[in-house]
Amino acid sequence: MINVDVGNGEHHEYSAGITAGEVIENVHGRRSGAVAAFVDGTERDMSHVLDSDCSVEPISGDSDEGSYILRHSCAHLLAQAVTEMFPEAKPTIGPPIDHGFYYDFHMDSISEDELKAIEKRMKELVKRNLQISREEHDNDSLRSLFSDNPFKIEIMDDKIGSDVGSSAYRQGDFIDLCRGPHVPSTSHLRWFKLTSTSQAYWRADKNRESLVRIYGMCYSTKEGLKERVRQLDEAAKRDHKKIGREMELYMINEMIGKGLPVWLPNGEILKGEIEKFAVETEEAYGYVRVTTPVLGKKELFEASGHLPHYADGMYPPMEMDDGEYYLKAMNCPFHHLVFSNKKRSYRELPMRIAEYGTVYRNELSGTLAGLLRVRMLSMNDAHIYCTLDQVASEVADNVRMVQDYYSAFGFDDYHFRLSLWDPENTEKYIDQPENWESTQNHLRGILDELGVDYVEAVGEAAFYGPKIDIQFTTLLGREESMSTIQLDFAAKERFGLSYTDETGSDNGEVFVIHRAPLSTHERFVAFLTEHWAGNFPTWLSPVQVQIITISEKHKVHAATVASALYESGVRVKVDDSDNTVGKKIRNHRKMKPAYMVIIGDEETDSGTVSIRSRDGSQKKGVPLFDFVASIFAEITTRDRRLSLVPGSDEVE
RNA sequence: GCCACUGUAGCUUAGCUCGGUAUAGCGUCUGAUUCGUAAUCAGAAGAUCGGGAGUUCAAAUCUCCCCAGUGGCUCCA
Repeated sequence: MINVDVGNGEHHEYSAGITAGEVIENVHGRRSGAVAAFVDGTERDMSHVLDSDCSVEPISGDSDEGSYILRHSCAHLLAQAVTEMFPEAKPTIGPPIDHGFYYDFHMDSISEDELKAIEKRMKELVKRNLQISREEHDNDSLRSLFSDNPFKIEIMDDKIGSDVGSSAYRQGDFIDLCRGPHVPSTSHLRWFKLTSTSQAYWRADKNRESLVRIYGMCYSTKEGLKERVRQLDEAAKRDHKKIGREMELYMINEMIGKGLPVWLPNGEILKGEIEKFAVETEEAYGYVRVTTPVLGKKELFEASGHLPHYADGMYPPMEMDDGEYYLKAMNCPFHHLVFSNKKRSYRELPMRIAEYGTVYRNELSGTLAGLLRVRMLSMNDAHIYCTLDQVASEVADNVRMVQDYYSAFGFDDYHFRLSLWDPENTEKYIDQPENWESTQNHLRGILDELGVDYVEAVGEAAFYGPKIDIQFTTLLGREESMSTIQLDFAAKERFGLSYTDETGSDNGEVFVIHRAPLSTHERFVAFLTEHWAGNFPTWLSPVQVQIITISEKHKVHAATVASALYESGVRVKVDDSDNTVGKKIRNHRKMKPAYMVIIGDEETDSGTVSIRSRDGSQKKGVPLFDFVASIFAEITTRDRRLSLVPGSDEVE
């Protein structure tokens, strides 16, 4: 007999040889919803045999661990279906991921119809309720099992000497190398859906084999799956590409070129408001502004290190009579020359040089996406020239600036990342190992001091130094960098930066901080649009007030209201066409004005307005002067909430 | 850059499997209507079906090559 701790302080006696699943069924019943078990805290199959005293705890299908097991098993199910239908396909790896799983196969690419057929086959395998059983093998027998699959052999080669990979899982005729655990049988896998296929490289190495990746989602319940589908539908509605088209924020035209968006009047308003805000903020922080050319000579980018380290990211050179010119991918080389344009004194440091301008980067064509990833990057950029002693407070100011910006724009879902160099891959970076280590430690110390939560990421540094990146997750779950604060220890030597210190001698210890707290305007507006679903706060709304007349009689009062708003700097439009009121409201909703104002007899007679909020609630009989004053206040304070109509501030 | 998928009026979209030069709604324009909070009525214009080549008596539809978009991989703000 063995003594099993079944949780809640309860201990049961069983005869040795009982399985974890039988214990769970005995304690929690047949419908426990468990997919596997923790045996002494380790994830095990339900079929795991217990032969000594231990603790057993069910892993529920809707727990984090349970859904990963479910998704992992679903990946095996996919591999089984694929290898049955395409016998030449070689399964490689197939891990669980958030919301689902994927599996990479070495095979010919498949069409959408074939994807549907695979899903159908998976459902058939589920109906057959195949047992999923674990098999232990020694190295040799494991190798002979997978002798026709070089990918599995390569995985085993990497794991020689370790216990991991000594097991395989079998379901029907299909067997896969796997550590497990798995659900007991295919019938546990009901709520899944294959979503897409794509290409991936074996071992994420573009010089290795190209594989077909199939993605799917998988949940423990029908509701879970439905909720995920609903979330994705909801996300599609917030897509900045869709809203950007409807609200006429930007356009992309093939004839101009891919990755080169054109800001339309409404988008230009958003961009302008963001930039205006940045100029005000930076003035308060002691920045000075410059404008530099969009291109420069090859020698400049050689000096900066761009051509040795970043040439792939730049547009190719233009041949001129006096040499080769490149479009700038970054502003820093220009700003360095602004700094060294004259002899600087320690009294001038920290010197903060800002520029609102556009840089051009040759991003890989396959990565371009709406405004989120472009080749034209409009940036509120700046470089801070300072001594090592001043780095901490300058970085701290910028972290604060970022936090203040995000709070003003309503962003709350982001995290800090300390992006470090990869010492294993030094050719990507400027080769000064001691400086990398010391500046990285410096940044780490500053973040710790500030008490900011952050994650560290090796290999994410810029070529010239470590950085603090602020990371966001897109609607589709992809992580993107927004703001960045970068420390550059190499510029001082490359550009001979120096200043005259307190002792009167030339001091070359100039540190440069590169920072773009608002990301690029393209990416920022994409996030902003998705965050607010186009329902921007009043100060950002391209149309702040849309006036709608009820009939011809009301044109005059509408014009009076419009000019009063216009005089106060409010962006206002009038629709006095002969459509019905309902029709006009419907038409203008797609432009998402902060407020609509209805003008009819009542308003004309009393000199008031009737305000309609985005959610349809309204406030009648507001005196014109009061309306102008309150919307003016809402705009100038950059209020995130639309509060002119009671109840409407709940709509964000 | 790599792989797959997609590409029909400004927008959404039918037709494509089984070839016979295209369907509808919204929007636009014109006329009527002057109307109180998510579609007033009628009429008109608008598409060489992403581009090019091929097969065919005939191509939106079949084949090939480009281009662009989308999803991923790699890369990155």
